[in-house]
Amino acid sequence: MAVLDLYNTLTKRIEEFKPNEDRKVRMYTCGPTVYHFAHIGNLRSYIMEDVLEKYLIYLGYDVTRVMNITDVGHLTSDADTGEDKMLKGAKREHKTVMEIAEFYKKAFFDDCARLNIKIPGIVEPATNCIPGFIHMIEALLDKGYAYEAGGNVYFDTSKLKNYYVLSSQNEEELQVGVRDDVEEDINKKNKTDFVLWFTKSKFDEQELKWESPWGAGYPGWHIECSCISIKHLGEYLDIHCGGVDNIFPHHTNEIAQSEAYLGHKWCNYWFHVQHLNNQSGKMSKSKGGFLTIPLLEEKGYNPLVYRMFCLQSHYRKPLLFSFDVLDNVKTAYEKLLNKIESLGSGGTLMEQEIEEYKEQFNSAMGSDLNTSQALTVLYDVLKSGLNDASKRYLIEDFDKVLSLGLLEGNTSSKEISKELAVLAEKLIEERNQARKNKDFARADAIREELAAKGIEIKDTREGTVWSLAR
RNA sequence: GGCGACUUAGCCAAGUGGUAAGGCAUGGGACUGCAACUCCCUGAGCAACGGUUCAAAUCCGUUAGUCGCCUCCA
Repeated sequence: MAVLDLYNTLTKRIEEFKPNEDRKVRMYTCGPTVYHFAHIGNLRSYIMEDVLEKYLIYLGYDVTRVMNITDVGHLTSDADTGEDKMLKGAKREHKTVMEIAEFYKKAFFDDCARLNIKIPGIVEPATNCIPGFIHMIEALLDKGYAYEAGGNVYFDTSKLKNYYVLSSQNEEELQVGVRDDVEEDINKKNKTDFVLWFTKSKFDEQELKWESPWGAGYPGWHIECSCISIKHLGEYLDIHCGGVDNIFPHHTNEIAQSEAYLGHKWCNYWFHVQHLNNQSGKMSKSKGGFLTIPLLEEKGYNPLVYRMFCLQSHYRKPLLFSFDVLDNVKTAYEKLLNKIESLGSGGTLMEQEIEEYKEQFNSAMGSDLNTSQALTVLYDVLKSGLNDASKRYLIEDFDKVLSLGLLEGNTSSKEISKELAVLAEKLIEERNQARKNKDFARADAIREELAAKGIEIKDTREGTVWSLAR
């Protein structure tokens, strides 16, 4: 099995990945909060996490991956005043919070499907796990890691030896309420303490409430990930993923809760994806420039162009989004598909050479998921002296991880009705006859007629070929 | 203010001690009725300064810039 080196936020260095159990990987991903459309910045994380999972599978690991869906905790608490248009719109339509959650959950999975993101094997909405949260909070209270104050239950971060394992923050220098819309909670014993269970909050209109030993209320923002992970993946987690903005406090708090609850180290590798930025910084709903996959499609971009845009960069580098760059990638993607499409299927597999290119691919992916380098290996294969069958084989193999739909661009007659195919052949013949007779007006008219039916033609040296327009 | 990441050609980007991969764009050319496609040719000395070394984009230090986090955030 090839070696996979990964940067680990916990140790701040690149380490060889070794799971707790041989050939098995237990992986957890912080899922979306489904009260908004995901923007393409959010989706960068999910794309790179998808690449990680697929590469682990490619290496032969048996991967169990869990993702939560945050559908409770702050559904009506968006403090960014006036920015939550989607929710407001939904409210205007008299939808319930659960209906909104359903709607955006579906939208998220639609986006994933368009980006060839594999849905994790286990997807768990937080609202499915309320008894589990309550159980865990009770255990934390019993062990003395939590306390009740002002009607809420808080985690006591001062009870931990090293609360800051992940983020190396400095207690004295931490500022409370850096953002103006955050108010200091006077119930907390320590400024880093966080809520495990709310019965009282500034958001009186909270729609979803559950009975608990501390009164009717709802869970805090961090408990769900710890609890859902332990529920499905047990006490020892191999990889935990998320965006860099989750390092502190979300993941720091997850570690605090989980390890306090379990009494031992919980997760060995922390995988964090950097942000997608635009001119004004991190792409976010409150700053405008909120781009979604459906919007890109409307503008004529195949979502996989965006996937390639992400793969061309490295997951630990901030990536600046612009349409200029996306256009570059679009051209590159189309050229790539054209080249692949023009491959025949001749020859027998050249096994030795194939192994060499696979090694190059593994060497790239194994170096902290160097997807940009992996794409270069793909280009190298196309330029190589391998026969077409071998090239196809390798492209198909790499695409198990890259998932760029590299071989789907090939026109296969099964997607096209027979009649259309016959018609196309007939018109092309007619057009070529017209070209021979220098009747170019007629030839161009036929080309347009075919284009109207969604068929593109190219006059190559070997003759006219046609394909479905992409 | 603290913590963290990043800084290579017009743009994206590889590179982990021996004198800079690849992609897109640009310009030139071949092909072509035109278009598209395809093919060939075309560029930087690595943020700055200092240090270690026979040798540094690569190691160390300092500075600068960009971005993120510091209880909604991927």
